[in-house]
Amino acid sequence: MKSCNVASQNCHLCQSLDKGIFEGLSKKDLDVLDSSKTSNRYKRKQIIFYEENPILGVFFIRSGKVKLYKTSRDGKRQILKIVQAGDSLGHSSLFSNRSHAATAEVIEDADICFLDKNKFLSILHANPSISLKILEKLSKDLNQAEEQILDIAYKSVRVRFVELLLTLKQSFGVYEDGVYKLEISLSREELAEAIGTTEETAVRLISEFKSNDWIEVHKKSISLKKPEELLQLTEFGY
Amino acid sequence: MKSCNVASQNCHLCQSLDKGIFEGLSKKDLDVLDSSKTSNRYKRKQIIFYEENPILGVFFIRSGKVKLYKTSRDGKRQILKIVQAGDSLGHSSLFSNRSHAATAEVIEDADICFLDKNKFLSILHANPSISLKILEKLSKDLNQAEEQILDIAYKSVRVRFVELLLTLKQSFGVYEDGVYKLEISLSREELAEAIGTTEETAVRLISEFKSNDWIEVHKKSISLKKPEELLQLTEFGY
DNA sequence: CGCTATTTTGACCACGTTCAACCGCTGTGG
DNA sequence: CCACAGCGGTTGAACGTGGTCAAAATAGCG
Repeated sequence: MKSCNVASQNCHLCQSLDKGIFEGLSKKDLDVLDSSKTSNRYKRKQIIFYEENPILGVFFIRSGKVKLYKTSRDGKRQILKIVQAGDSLGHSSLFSNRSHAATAEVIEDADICFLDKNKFLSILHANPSISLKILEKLSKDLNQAEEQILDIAYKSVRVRFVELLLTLKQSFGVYEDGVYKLEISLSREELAEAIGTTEETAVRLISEFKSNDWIEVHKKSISLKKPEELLQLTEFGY
Repeated sequence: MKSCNVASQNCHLCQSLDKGIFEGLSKKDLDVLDSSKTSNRYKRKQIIFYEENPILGVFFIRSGKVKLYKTSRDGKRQILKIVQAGDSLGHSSLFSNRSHAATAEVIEDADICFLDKNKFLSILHANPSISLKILEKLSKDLNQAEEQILDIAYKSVRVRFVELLLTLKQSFGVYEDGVYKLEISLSREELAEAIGTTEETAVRLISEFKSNDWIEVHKKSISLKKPEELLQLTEFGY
């Protein structure tokens, strides 16, 4: 597993590094980093790490999409986050405990770099500014998680689904032929797991939204036709 | 508002500082810190800060108990955390900046220190090790929040209530006369808000648990009689 | 002691889960 | 080439948890 198998000489220019938590790192440190990490290709449904697995280091997404989820005792899954190019995985649990707090599974074929825990920590010690970057990231993640708690606790599944669609629009939405196409392909089950409900309810909501002309569905792809009206829904109970 | 109105000469020995994120700080830095902060007494139901308020600095609980909650559009509250002596408030939102993510309200009269944002940040810059402490703390908080998402999404209210009781036992439980008395007094409404349900359901659960002889209630205080059996419940669906 | 806030109980009902059957598509082996 | 299995998606019917609303009981407080 050679580090950065393709175009290794300018790998530190890959999005994972200059955009994410390593933004602003010196050329020298980027080189150290570059020579320390390994790169790998993952296919859909591959598991990068399981919940409870020991944390060996940090992962950086170069391309593709990955979902992070937790599994309950009776096998139900809750998707916590969907990450893509530029995001990192494992940096959060690295500071608190020994094991991963969630499972990371590839939803769209991905190139992912890995950086060993110790190398990461030594780079971090040499560059205190990175800590602040991570603090900022963790802090945002925490805010988002707390928001999600409130959502699941008190909002109807319908509203949660609308909010999911709008969030997906933000990250993956492309305006095209008068509609916002969500450039991400999730199964009904995955959609359900993202809002904490069952596949059946997700299906029913989709057909409801189709007949309301909020959205249109082609194959696996969902497009939003009237995001403004969807946004309205979240304002009231519905 | 003189800094550390009581026994100011050894205030840096107060739990908030030597136990929390400032553990291991040098005598000199503790002195700087000590002279920078102000102390205040808050009574039950007083608000320390509201959600959306700008973040002016960090708070350290010296005594008493404080709840952190978010409020939904229709006025329902979700308690995210209950903090006590040694804990700090506001350190999390400080890095993603802008405003507080939750409201902090006193549930038991409290002494609370305040440290200005800029003073805090300058101490932090001078002591990179603090960042790591905070990273660890944030990381744990995030894990906990994510756990809570899973709980609310897929566990019954009954199980969530049991888990709340067991969590409270961990933080506030005192073994006394064969029962574990929870040394914290929460209203039925607050209990409900902690598990994301309504007051009525909380009341019903309490009377159910009383008649099952799991718990006993005197005035505002709840005692657990058979924590082991309660723990059992969480293992299965129930 | 009266008034307000909190707690408790009851009846009702809706949302969302569960379980079951069915459809349509894709890939596979006979 | 078709048959069939398997998977993802869809729909229907029934049920139950937990929320809502209303009203009564109790506790707390000036």
